[in-house]
This record gives sequence, C-alpha cells and structure tokens, in this order.
Amino acid sequence: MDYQNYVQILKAMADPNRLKIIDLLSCGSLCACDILEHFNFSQPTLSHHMKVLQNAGIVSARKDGKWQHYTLNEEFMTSFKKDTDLLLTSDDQCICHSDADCPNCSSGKVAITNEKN
Amino acid sequence: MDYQNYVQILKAMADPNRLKIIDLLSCGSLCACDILEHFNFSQPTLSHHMKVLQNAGIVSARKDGKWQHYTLNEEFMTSFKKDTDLLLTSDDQCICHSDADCPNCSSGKVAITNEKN
DNA sequence: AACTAATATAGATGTTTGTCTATGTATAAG
DNA sequence: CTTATACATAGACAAACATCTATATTAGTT
Repeated sequence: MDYQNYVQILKAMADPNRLKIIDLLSCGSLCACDILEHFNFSQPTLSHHMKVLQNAGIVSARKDGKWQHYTLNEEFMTSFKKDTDLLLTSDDQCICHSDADCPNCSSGKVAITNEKN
Repeated sequence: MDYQNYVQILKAMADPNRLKIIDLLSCGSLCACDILEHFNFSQPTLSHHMKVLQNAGIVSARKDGKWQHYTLNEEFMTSFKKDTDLLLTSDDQCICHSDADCPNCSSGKVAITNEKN
C-alpha cells in the first residue's frame, strides 16, 4: 500500500479541529464562513486547516462568487476505509513478506491467512 | 462519538514508522528487537514509539523473560473501523445536528440519509 | 558475583505544527 | 470608485514531537 499518501491523510485527520471539520462536511458541503462558526479560532487558522485537508485529498473546494464551498472527497472516504482494512489485515501485502528474516513469516504464523500459497 | 480517543489513535498512527510497526504487527505478535530490525532508528526511539502505540490502545505488551511481546489490540481494530465509518457517514450523530444554525440541517440536505425522522 | 542482552528512562535538540496578527486579493454592492 | 465581505498569504511564536546519547533496570548466563 501507499504509505506516504495514507500517512498524509492520517496526519491531516490527527487534529481535533480538522476532525470536527470532516465530521461537519460528512453532513454535506459547507462554505468556509459556515465552518468557521463552529470554532473559536481565527479565519486564517481555518484557511490553513482547509489547505491541509485539501493537500491530503480529503476535501475539495469549489469557488462560487465570494464563497469557497468545501466538499468531502468521495474517493477519500472509500480509499481510506480500504487502506485501513489493508493495514490491519495480515495478507500478501503485509510488509513482513518482503523480509526473509521475519519471525512471523518463517514460523508460519501467517499461514492461516495465506492459504492460497 | 468519542473524539478524544479517536484523535489520540489517529495521532499515534500518523507517523510513517509507527504505521510500519502496526503493519508488521498485523502479521502477528513481535518482540521489540524483532521490530527494531526493520528500522534505522535507535532502540530508545522504538521504545518511545511503542509507548505511544500502547497509550493509544493500539498495541498491548506482554513481558516474557527479557522480551516484550507486542500485539495489535483486537478491540482497536474493530473500534477504529467503526469510528471511521461513523465519522464519514452523515447520520444522527453528525455534529451539525446539535447546531440549529447549520445550513445543511436547515436546508434539508441531510434528509436523504435521515429518512427515519 | 560479574557479565551480557533486552528494554526503559532522562534529558537535550532540531523540526514540525497550530495558532496568532497583519496584510493582500477577489468579488459584490452602493 | 469606494466600501464591505469572504478568503488567502506571510511571518512570528510557542508547544508538541521524533530523534539522539547516556544511563538505568531487569533478567538470564557463566
């Protein structure tokens, strides 16, 4: 799996305020000023958070006159859940399979989830 | 949902090395020295990372002689996926429902996913 | 008892990050 | 054209964080 992208997403989510923004957007699109009303921090701080969320591919923005409308990316929601499953599942893509000295691989502990081999 | 706990988990995961540790442990339990072999950082650094993962409830440790065996918590894996689903779904627990001025609530955009009301 | 191996703790350090104030830019309204 | 509104950018700063070296602790071994 693509660690870099997944870590960037996790970092973007790992802030209580940005998490709240994601939660807000999960109800539907919102413009910056509507989001800002839910917080105590300044407008530039929100601007910064929205940029972090956009850079991580979590949120996309659409400009409409003076307003910026933010929407949760459908692709993020599906791929994040998929990557999480991939991470927490012992499968062929497990990192230890590329390591000949891995105790779990050599001891056969992974065999149960690797029956096709 | 419990933001505090979820954010703590996200913060613990939002580091490339700790993410790799989680991936390693998803194949089965490992002791500290086995984990350390996969990295270039020092032993105290690993000790620090393992503590972060334990404090977040992601990993639990069992001492066996000189060795510390680390295991991915089953409870973390299930609750993390559940919380993620909860976050990314517009449902009754959506944060905006506690806010009378929320544009999405007042405009009825959420109605589709809230048919029982 | 002395030694070695596995891990933890303490303290220092450079980097990242969340936040702020001040200011710039773009769009609409009067 | 001036003014107000919505948002972005620049730069500063304190707190959090990842890492290191040095040292302590714990448990086997000789």
